[in-house]
Amino acid sequence: MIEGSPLRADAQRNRARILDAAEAIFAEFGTRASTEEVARRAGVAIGTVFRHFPTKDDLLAAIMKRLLAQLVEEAGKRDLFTFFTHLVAQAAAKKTVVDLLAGSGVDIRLPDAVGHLEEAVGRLLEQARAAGAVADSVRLPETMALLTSLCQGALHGGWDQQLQARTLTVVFAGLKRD
Amino acid sequence: MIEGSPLRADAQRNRARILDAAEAIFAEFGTRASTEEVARRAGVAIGTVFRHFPTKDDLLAAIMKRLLAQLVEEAGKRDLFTFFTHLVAQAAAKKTVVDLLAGSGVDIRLPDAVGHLEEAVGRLLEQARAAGAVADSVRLPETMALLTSLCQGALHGGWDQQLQARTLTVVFAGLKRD
Amino acid sequence: MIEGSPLRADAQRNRARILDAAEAIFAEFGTRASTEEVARRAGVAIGTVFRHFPTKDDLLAAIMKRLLAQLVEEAGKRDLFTFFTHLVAQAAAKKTVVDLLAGSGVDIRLPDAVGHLEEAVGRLLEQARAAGAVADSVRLPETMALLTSLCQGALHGGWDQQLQARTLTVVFAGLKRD
Amino acid sequence: MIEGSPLRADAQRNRARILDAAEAIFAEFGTRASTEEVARRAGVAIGTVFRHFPTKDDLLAAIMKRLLAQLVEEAGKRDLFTFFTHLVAQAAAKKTVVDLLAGSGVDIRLPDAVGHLEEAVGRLLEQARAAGAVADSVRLPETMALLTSLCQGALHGGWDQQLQARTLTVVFAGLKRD
DNA sequence: TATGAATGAGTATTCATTCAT
DNA sequence: TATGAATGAATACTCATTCAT
Repeated sequence: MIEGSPLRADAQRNRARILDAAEAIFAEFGTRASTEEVARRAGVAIGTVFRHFPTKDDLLAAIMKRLLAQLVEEAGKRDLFTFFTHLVAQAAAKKTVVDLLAGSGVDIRLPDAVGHLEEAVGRLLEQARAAGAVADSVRLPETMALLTSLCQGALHGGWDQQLQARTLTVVFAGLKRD
Repeated sequence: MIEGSPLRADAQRNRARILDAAEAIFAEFGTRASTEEVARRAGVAIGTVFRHFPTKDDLLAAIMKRLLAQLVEEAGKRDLFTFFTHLVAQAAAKKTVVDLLAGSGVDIRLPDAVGHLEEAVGRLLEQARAAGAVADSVRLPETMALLTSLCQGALHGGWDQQLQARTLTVVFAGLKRD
Repeated sequence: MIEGSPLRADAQRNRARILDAAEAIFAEFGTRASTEEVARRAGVAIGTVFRHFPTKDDLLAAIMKRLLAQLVEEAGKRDLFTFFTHLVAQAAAKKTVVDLLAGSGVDIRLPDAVGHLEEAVGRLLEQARAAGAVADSVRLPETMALLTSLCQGALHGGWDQQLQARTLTVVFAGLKRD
Repeated sequence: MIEGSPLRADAQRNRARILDAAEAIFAEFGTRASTEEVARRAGVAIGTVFRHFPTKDDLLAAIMKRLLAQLVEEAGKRDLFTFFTHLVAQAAAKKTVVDLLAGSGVDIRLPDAVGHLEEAVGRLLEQARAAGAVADSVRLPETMALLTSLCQGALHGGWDQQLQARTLTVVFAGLKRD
């Protein structure tokens, strides 16, 4: 990872381009889009994609990992409620994460990356509880469950601004007192 | 149902067997499972599947319709909270409905069947509101949104009994007062 | 063939309806059209078609036979040149005959029916020769060859009135003196 | 041809093998023969055929183009009458062109390639007219019409040497004076 | 005899993956 | 290491033909 040889640098650049392309393609056409399409968008040959990610699932897993890391980063900048709101609003844009978290036939397990997100949300939850913004009885598992559920619902349901707000209102009320 | 000819009876039996097989196969392997597999499970030739459902999408739509009708029927027997609980508990068994309601790339439009379910939930909501079990401000759209969200979450998240209960507790609290 | 039982009459009527339907369908969509389509147009079940014509080729052969018989009848009412002109003009309408005479992958042999047409054209040729309208050296084989060639050309080339006339002018001039 | 990479050479070789195989297969069995059969004869996998020709129609169009180009080349070496004679004699060998020019349900448009052939025949016609071998009133459209008609007739009629000669005699006489 | 449901081999096409250059 | 051509299993769908009713 700290290799400085020019070839490695090229390879790293290709890896990044492929990930970018894959994220865009899968977000636009779903994970059924072909790897060839990803290669085309990335401007590399198909063989290069498979050299970096021996399997399509490996490629999908890599995207997930990156997207989850971004979420963790975003979580660090917000409180629980704005993070929730932000995620739900962005669900469509993050189609790939949501879909992959949802399973969609692809077998991907990223305990670490998911674990990191869970930890980040856990911190937000503790802060919120400490501030009295969330009932004491609320635990992390159901918070995560609600988060992923709402993201999937928002993504596939095509919720408009108003529906997002109304739905979050109910959930937030539930988190405050139950 | 008005048909009395024996041949029609055979055809109806096959149609039902194909639907049963398709429901099972798609629930187990996702909607990407092959039509051939469905035929095999149904114990009919592939041509028979396509005679009954000229397109794979037609087959998926037929499953959806049947599953949604079952939901509507179940809704008639329960109050809002037990219906919610029941659905979430059954999410995995109804994988196909949930997936199809969620989109998953398949283009299926069943406004009628979905509309019927929405109406049924609407009735449950009104009863709950009338009984003071749900806040006046809660409307049907967010109720449906929560329902589908939780089903997707439960399905893909593999929630255990306890997680289901805890998550529903939050949502029910939110519905009662927000 | 002289059976008078009502069932036979029904069967004969069905046979005729199937032939009519087949002629129409194959003329419109080519011989690749499905037998099912023919049955639909004829208003009978697919099984009935196969009872009358055990094979699709049998059905095609039967159409051919009937169409050729019509040609023979028309030949009896015309002289060589007007028969030629008439046939070429009708080529598109008689798509099926032309196509089948042309082979199109279907293996059909109708020596008798073709023979009858050949005899009819032979008679026209003799008359024309006797009237000095055609050179003595012109024989039947090349006359038939020209007839079928022009029909195929007209059919597939989509000749307009003018092109038909110009092409026939050349051929007729060749028949008169060579 | 400007490409120097060895892989490109391999691909070109395969492309040519596929075209050769397709020409042979379609000539022998008609355009209904399967693409799989073509791949088998070419000694490549089915995917390779579709990589080069994304659609069966694309493959057929490519064959046509090549065959038509050969005809144009042959036209350059002959006068109108020997070209006619040559084409008719070769009709069976060029089954695919003839069939495709004739339509046969396949939707292929090659205005350029066909146009080139028409131009070549046009030049032969002018030469023949200039030499007084063809009547002044004969125009290109009917010349082409006769050419294609006779090819189709010869192909499907299975004319022997003698019949070819006799038929051409009539047509040539018609071209000389009409 | 008519019906039309069932059969199943066959077809074009796609796509993850391999491998020669 | 990158390329992109080749592979071939898989998939949705068609259609001539059979056969139970």
